[in-house]
Amino acid sequence: MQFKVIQQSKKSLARLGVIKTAHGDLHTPAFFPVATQAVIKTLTSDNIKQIGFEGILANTYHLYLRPGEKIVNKMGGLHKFMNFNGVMATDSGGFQVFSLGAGIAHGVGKIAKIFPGPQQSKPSTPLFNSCDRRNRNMVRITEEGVYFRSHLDGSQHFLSPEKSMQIQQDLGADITFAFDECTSPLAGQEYTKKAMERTHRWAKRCLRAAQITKNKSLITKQGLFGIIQGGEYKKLREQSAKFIGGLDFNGFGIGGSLGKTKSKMYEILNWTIPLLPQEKPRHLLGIGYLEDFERAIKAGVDLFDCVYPTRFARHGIALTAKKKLNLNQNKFLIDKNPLDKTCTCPTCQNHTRSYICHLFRAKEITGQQLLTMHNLWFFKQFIDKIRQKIAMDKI
RNA sequence: GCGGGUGUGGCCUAGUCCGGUUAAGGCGCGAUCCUGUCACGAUCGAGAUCACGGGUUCGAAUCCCGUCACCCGCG
Repeated sequence: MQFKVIQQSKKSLARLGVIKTAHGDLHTPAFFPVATQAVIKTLTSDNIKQIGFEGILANTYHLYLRPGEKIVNKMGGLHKFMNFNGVMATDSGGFQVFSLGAGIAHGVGKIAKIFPGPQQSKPSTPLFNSCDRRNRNMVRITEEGVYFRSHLDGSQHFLSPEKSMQIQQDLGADITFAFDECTSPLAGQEYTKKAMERTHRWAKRCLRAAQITKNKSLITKQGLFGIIQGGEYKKLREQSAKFIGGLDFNGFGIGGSLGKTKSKMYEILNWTIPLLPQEKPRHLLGIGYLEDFERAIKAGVDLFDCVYPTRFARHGIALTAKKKLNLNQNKFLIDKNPLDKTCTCPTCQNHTRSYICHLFRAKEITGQQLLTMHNLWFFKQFIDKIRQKIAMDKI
């Protein structure tokens, strides 16, 4: 893959760019819908194209466990397997190690829902060794890699930088991510530092493993993004940005804990992004909500991915210009309006809130499909508008 | 008419034989939550004087009597 900055804003770090790959162009800033198991849940690849998304993100961890990357490879790679000929990105599996192990026990995501007071915050212990016996058995991190158990059948597996790279090569994505250790927002500085340093060593191993692949032209070659860690600690984030930013990656992911509050997340972006090479794309991993985009883009983020629009759609939440609607609520049964009057998506063109509400209450899966369509359409339009704002020098 | 059975939140049931603090669960209903997806998921909440009336007892959904409703069989 190859990245070009087309226009740099004078008012902020926002910029317009294009990622060129063997499977077409991706105009940034952009949002990747998440296709964990080689599918945007409830939709077809045609639907994705219809909405206008140029790229999606699939998951190494899940596809490795099922159906197995060798199968996908035999079927011609992810693009052919799922009949999606746009830009494919694959996550490294690193996050799952975190989220399936200790994360679940602590109920913690990327931004802590818990706001530990001074006496409550008792971090600094490595999360993975501080949880109960069950979870300790589930994930074990060593310098070599990570031993973990499958969430499907409990079988033991091992992922390492080399293994993750091999899987991602077999899957055949256009953009791949380095295998990292993702720490919890509850991890203290000491442990976050250790994890970050390990992520740095793993980053070099990922680069080395990726270079073994046969030489191709710049565009058709798989892109590899390094991941910046360091949690909510300024020193660590700066250190990580300098180190990872100095390596020969095609782009960068900002990963790990983004702090305990939203404002901390923006601080982290402001510490990190100015230290990264300008000519390479930056991906804010796992974010975000609608209100996150403009601010993060102004801070210099080019790429996003998040399960928010798709997962919330399946849970009955529709995003609109005004506020989100919970289509499970029976008040919508007598509402003849579309989800959003200003929306041009197929769902809003063809169906009422009443009908969708009925489908949700009747647990008909088409309701989930209609909302997924709408939410992704809404996201696409939302990001497109921000891109237009940059083009017009408004932000 | 006779015999047998059943009546517990909106619905379906547990508890009844061997009475004991705020009657349990599922569905439904309502609300909240979800940020590199174990995710058609998670959490919380409202809602029943246990068909009705009487009796026994310190105490009854539970034991006894009666009434009503419904179900099954026989006329």
